[in-house]
Amino acid sequence: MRSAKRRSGTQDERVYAHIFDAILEQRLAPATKLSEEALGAIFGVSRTVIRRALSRLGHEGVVLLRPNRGAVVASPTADEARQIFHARRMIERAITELACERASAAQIAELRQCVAEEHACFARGDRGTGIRLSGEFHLKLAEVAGNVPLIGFLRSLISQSSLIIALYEKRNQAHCSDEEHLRLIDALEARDVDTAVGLMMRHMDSVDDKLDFEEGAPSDDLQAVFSHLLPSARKA
Amino acid sequence: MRSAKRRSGTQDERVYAHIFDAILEQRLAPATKLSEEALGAIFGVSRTVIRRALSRLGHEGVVLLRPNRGAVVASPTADEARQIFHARRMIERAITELACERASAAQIAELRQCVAEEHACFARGDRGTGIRLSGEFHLKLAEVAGNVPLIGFLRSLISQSSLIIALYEKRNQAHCSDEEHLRLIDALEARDVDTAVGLMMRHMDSVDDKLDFEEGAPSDDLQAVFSHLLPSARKA
DNA sequence: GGGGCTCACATTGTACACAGACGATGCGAG
DNA sequence: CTCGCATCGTCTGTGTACAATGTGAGCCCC
Repeated sequence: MRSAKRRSGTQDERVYAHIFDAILEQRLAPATKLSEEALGAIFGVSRTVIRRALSRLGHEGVVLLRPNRGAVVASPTADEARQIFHARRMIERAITELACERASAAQIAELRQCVAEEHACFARGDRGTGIRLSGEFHLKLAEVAGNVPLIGFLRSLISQSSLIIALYEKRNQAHCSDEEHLRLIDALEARDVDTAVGLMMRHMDSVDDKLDFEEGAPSDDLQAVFSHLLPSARKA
Repeated sequence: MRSAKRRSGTQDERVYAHIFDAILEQRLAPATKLSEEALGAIFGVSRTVIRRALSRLGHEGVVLLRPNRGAVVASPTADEARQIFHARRMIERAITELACERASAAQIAELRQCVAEEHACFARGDRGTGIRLSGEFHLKLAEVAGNVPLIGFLRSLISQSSLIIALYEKRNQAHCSDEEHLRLIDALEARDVDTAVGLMMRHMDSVDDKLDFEEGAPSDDLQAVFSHLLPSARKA
């Protein structure tokens, strides 16, 4: 009824993915209010669809659903942030171990490709997309590990990590230095589990070190954040 | 308007908890179809509420949502089961470490109380409730650990574990022997991290050992192959 | 002049009605 | 007798209307 339904996913998926990406790319700041009606108007769908997307994001922890008071982008406290990073450390370790055992040549090539794109984004100053790709590298590593529950957990943790970085980042320094990603891939290729896990742990440390648990400055202009998709449905 | 069940949580929570518990107590067998209308009639709520509960259960992995074809209780394959148990092992390890550091005397008493109830249930033959309480022990341990994301992950994994046990259990043997739980608490009280983690890993082993994933041999006896999903909607 | 209360508005929560899809059953052809 | 096809029925997907709740502004009282 609305414009052509993409077979690659229902409108549910489309709405969810757009909001999810917006948070990952830090175009949606923590504490931004997510009005159902406003989002429905932006995406051209009814509140029913929006509500499902928000519900899912709520379960993943990136959106806070306050009963009768609407949804906002989550803004983790310093303590919650520590919990999230600790959990992520545990998951990443498990994933690195598994990925080291199972990585195929094709998958390693794919990972390298991913890091290359990430590097390119940061190089040309596209910070938002770079952050998202950095997260996707970790997610791709999880897929190599092949453990479905762990993939889901990591997905949730990565998106929350993005929020934390948005809130507590010290300066505009590089995030996941691609260098660390590359060395991790090398260890994977060599099937050196100990080195790989060690690198991943150091990688987590370096992310930690770039954070400073102070306050951030949120900005909430829903219209501007999604302005890029108003004319067309999607952009590469 | 409806019954006065307000303060103990919205009806959403009530419906979700009932279905969740039914799965944990194995009163709902894997592959059981969950009709929205039927559930709505049972709980006296509209399909909207049922749908939310099913959606949440779907995200947690205990219910399979098939587009346009309704929801069924998930029935993990042997491979999925292995992934779930591996993931659970990783999470339980992390939780045990944390709990060992943080457990207070009051919390340890609470854990002992939980094990006592569990033991009582198995003793009087209330297998379903016993299984649920066994899961709640692990969940309570996670709360002691105090890491919110990990609690959520474990919740999902425990409920799926219950399904796996229902599907692949070798015999009617005891599940989480309370003995193992008790010894774990002792190690916690002594703040002996290494012993506690070791006990938890052995505990996971013993659960594994009670399962039999080998039955995928091609059999011409259709009746036997699918016997576990035939008339067993409820059986207590 | 400040604090508390009340009323009105806006936004979310719930239910229902319509539309579409999938599965089942019955008929007909080979 | 079996297989394929068409039609029917049931269930899910979606949108919309209504109800309830939280919020904020304005007013009254202190």
